Amino acid sequence: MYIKDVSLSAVAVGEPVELYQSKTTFYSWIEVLVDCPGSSDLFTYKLPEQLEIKPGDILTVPFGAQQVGAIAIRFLSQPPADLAPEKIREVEDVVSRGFFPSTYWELLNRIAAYYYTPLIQVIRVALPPGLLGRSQRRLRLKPENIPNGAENFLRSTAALQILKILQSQQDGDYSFKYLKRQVKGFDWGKKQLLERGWAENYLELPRYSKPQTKLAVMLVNNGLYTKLNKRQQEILKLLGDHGGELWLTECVEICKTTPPTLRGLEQKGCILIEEREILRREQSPLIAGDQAKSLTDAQTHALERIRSLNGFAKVLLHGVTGSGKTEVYLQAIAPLLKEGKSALVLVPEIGLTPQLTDRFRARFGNKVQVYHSALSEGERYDTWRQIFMGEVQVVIGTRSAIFTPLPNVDLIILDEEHDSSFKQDSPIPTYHARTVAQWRAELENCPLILGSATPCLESWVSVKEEGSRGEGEINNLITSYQSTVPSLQYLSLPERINSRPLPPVEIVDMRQELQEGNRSIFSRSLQEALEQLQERKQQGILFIHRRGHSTFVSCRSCGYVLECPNCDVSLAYHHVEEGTPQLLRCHYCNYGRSHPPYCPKCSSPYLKFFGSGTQRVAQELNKQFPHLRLIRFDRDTTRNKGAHRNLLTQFANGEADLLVGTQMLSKGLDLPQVTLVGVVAADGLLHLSDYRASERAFQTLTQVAGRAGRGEDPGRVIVQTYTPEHPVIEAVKTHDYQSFCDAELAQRQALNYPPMGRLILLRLSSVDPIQVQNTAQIIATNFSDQEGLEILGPAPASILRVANRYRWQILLKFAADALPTLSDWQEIRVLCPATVSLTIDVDPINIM
DNA sequence: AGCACGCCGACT
DNA sequence: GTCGGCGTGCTC
Repeated sequence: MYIKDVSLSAVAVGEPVELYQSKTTFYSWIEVLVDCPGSSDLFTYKLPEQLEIKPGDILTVPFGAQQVGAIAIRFLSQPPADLAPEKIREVEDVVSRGFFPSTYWELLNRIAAYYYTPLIQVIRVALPPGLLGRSQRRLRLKPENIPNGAENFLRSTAALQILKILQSQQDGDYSFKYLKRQVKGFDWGKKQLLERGWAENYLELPRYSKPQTKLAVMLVNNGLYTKLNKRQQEILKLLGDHGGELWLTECVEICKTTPPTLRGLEQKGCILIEEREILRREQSPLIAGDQAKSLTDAQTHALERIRSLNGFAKVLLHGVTGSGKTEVYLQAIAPLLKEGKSALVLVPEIGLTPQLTDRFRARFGNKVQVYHSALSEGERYDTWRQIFMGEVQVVIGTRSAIFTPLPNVDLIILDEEHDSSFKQDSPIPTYHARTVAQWRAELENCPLILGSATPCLESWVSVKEEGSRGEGEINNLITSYQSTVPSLQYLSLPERINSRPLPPVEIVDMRQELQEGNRSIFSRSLQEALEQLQERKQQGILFIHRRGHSTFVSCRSCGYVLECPNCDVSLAYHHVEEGTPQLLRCHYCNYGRSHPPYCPKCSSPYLKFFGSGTQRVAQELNKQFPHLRLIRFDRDTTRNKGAHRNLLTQFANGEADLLVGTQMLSKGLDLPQVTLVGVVAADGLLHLSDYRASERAFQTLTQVAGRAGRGEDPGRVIVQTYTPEHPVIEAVKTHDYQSFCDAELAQRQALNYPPMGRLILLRLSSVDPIQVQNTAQIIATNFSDQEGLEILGPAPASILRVANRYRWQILLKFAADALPTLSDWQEIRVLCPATVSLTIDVDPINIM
């Protein structure tokens, strides 16, 4: 447990009634958790006379020279003995009251404990931006004091730089923090400007996101006003014609009048002018209403099972691509809303699934709200507030939406539950939305549905545990895992809607293509399919893996992949400084070797780094198929807001024949016209230096393949690879999820990797390459006497230097059911010098 | 995070 | 000699 004191107080906040100020007990002090990194202690403040404060309230308190946000934790009837009374200051103000229902508080505490994160950091991800405001020092120009040609008076370049930056902005006003980052020697320059009186330094008090308001004009009494002149009567008439209510600005325009005239009418008591809150919400196209669709037998069965659930339960909805999971979600939610209950729907990336949000909006209208971190601060704040006030019944969002304070949650859905974007790896807390969702469902006592065509192995194991026990090898493997995992019910949608078949998957051996003289990146099969595309007026998707640095090395003649002798992973090409020899390295055990000139197996010189990006493929297509119209769909082309939607709309309107893109293509696109799916090189997915590479490859390939043949016309999938015998390829070909999982689980068991074992990754980084390495060594040594704990590393991260910081990591592996008595985690932090930062990633997914 | 207090190098 | 760098520690 990270903060003992605070976790105790969770109980206190959980039962607030007895702790409130009452006539019999009188409290004069309160302990608060201050929003300040590095201090997870509680601080004592005096309660001001006039201010009513309860545990759980969000406060502003004076802290050193600043005003910071704080959370009230518990009352004290007397001040702590070891604290000089004169040091105790008064609470400044209450920002918001009653944000934490007891279960919510408990959830945050659980996250803090499980992910070794100070509670305040958890609170920060859970609350909307600006709620925990803090004061900041700012520097403001005083133009009236600045003489002409001021530049010549300044000898210091720092002062000049600051002046320039300040002058570049109309109000000449920036925070210290910003200027410090921009200008070297900021303090010195600042001093010069202050001494000359050219600038002033002031403290800006915390700014809270405030609901935006606008003035509204309302007709109070449409009765008879004899004393009104003709003009005034006209205005009242017009106002009445518009429903008796208008925004002030609209009213002025429509009635061709002025605000003072309206104020005059207000004085007479004819109308009322008041501030009305307007909500900043994401603009979305209006969507026509939508009716429940009729269901297949499997859908009906799944829906019945889900509806029959009462209280906490975990359900895996395993539906093949195109089997209509979304419709099941929609119909599971509908009856809840009628009862005034609400539902939380988590998706991997909201930008990628405009189709899903559109369908929810079409079905449930304005009861649906979308919440994700790409919203602007204002939008996020308002949405959060709206949810908090109970004005929303369905929230669709990305992982952070699991924290939205939606009241009366009666169903939580994680769609595409296998997707790794549910895991946060920085900053802390490094939570997984699936884990948090499970806790939240437990605390809210409601069902949790995990939906996917390719469930992650963690979920699969829980299902197997629930199913037939004692039979077969896998069930034996799982026994060790049983005690820690609550059972997971299994629901299956094994067929596509309208009995459409899953598309046949054709595997093309690229080694053979090369042998037979085809040196193009497209196999003859794929070329032919691309040719046919336009003839048949059909559309296709071309998937390219493309990941910048991390690539693997393989022989183009025999398909041999260079692997680590100590670990069962492929070696990664290491990105080193220019001029140094090319290096292949294992990121698990730090084994390294030089890049060989010839294939170790067949001595062919055709060793290749793999990973041709979308751009190169697009170029190649233009050359070979000049008539084919392409849309590139990747991070580069979808950076702008709404770009996903635009590109997809263009594609849906038939403005292109082929969508060329990355992973994004695999996430929930439902494009009925697509008949062809091509995977240019599956190998890029297969040989990542990660124990999860196979699982992820299988999931991505299956998902991409699932984009084909969703409409009337049958689909076709072509997967190109240099290793057609790879088990992942076999499994994708036969759509055989089960046997793939069983094989994969056996391997995980052998190496004690999740879901059989558990992992904790310590990430260290520093600008000093030597210091990180040493610290990593020291920390690793500190763990080395632990029994039941396997330490991998320390090893450098796959990209050693990022943003000028050198990164090392230590991987801790241990049995799933027993977190070893890892010596006090605070001690580990102490081992870290101030210049080295340490992140503890619990259950890491990205360990590269 | 800010900000103060406190100890070493290049200037009047 | 001091001015001013930024390293360490505290904020109820």
